[in-house]
Amino acid sequence: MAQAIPFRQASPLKASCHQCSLSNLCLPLAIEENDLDRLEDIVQQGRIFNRGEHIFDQSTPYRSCFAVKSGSIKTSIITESGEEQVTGFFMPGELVGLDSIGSEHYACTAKALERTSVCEFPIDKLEELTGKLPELQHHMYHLMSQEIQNSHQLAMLLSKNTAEERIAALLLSLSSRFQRRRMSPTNFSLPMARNDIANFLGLAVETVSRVFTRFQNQGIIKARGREVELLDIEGLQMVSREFSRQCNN
Amino acid sequence: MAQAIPFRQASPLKASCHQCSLSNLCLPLAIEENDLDRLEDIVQQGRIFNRGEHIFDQSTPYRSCFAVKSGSIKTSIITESGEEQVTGFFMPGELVGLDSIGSEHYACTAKALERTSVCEFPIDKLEELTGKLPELQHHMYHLMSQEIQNSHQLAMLLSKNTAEERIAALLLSLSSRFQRRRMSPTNFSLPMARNDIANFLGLAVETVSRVFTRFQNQGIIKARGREVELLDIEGLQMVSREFSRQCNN
DNA sequence: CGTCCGATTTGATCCATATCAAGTGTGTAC
DNA sequence: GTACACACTTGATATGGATCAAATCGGACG
Repeated sequence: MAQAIPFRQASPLKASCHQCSLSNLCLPLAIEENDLDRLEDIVQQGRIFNRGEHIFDQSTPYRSCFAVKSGSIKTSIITESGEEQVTGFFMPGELVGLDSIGSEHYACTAKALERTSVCEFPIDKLEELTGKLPELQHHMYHLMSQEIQNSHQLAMLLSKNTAEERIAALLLSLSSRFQRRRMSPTNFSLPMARNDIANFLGLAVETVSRVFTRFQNQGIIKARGREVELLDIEGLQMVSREFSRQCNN
Repeated sequence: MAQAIPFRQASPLKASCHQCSLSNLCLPLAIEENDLDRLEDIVQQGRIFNRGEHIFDQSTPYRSCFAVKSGSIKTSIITESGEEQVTGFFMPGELVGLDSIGSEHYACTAKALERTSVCEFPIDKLEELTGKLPELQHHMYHLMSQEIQNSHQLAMLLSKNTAEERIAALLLSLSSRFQRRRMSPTNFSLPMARNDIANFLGLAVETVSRVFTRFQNQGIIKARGREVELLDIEGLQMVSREFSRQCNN
């Protein structure tokens, strides 16, 4: 009986990228309709993880990258000393594990932030397929370079911006990502804890908390726990660009 | 007469990855001896840039990625406000421009830190070739994921480590990269200015300068301008790991 | 429904590093 | 060789956010 659920998940229901609502965000977006079958042939669909469960672990052999189907994931790297650095948050349609493609082992650990389902792309088959479909290969390059750029942006945020600017930038990033998924850009629930935000942005939890209340007092946002409402997006944009604006004078 | 020099550089001397001393670092390392010709067919070799000249500019159409043949390069992103963030330093055998592959435009600007020669790989031809040579494709994925990991490491350094730790880490990174190129790991000349180091590590120039003198007073390094001698590599490693060690207690 | 533990908030204090200010090389161009 | 601009160093002071401490919230579970 305890086995029943995983068994059902692994049932021979074939993946159907054709019908997936995320096909305009995920890998299928780079593939011609009639080549989509070839992607469906290699994808393993439907694995579900509960909050806190690991999708994969740093230093274990690299097998697959994963697309988020529903829910959300955080990735982090952990030093020899056990210190953690959150390197990213991933929402439906986004690919996790690109930082390890072509490596022997996973370079980070991926953890479900809530109940999350993923599609798995075994790397050997994916590399084989990208060799045959130039558009898919191009798209993989694009996704990976995007990941590099994101990380550079993060480095910039960390090295040049204040706590308020960093948090405003994160809220705006989440907002636009929710919007692209046809969810409200102003009214959403943060998938991650204050702790994760702090770690990701290189701040102390206390600072994150203080900035949230400061934004709230200024009427820019409304926050109760993880529920957030962005009351003044332009105000947020002004905060996140405060640094830039000063330099324009 | 003024035209003579660039003309000579563009002469029909064919690229010879076969004989390049960097073939164990650069792209050729992923290619079978008998496929190397195909790489030579697409590479444009021998362009030379003087100190301060741009190899490519952010926001211009993406055409090629570049391998450093000699000299060194820094890449940086520039915000609308003109604020700069140095994103990397590149030494011979390393590939520049991976953060834009698959994009329409360059995501950063690459600048020669000294007189520098590069090999150019036009992206359309490179993508075509990686589609035919699985090992090369795999290597490209590897290089790009490595770049993501580097950037994550940098983010970690920026968000968790002190000025001393950051600078120790940079010196050690340079040291091991010089060593892989068969140059002295303890006695080298920094290709970049204090300013670039400061910007890269998210510090003020003054702080970088102070840490250098502090290290010198402690007998860990000897520095005169850009000439650096690492007197106590283990000492440096201890400094760069100080943070980790504290957490192990 | 109460209990308990982790998540979050709030307050007080401290410190690493930025910033401001000034002086000292250093290399390049005339 | 001299001068100028720029790179680097050094010192004094200011501050944003970390850290320490404690209270409050919230949700899972018996």
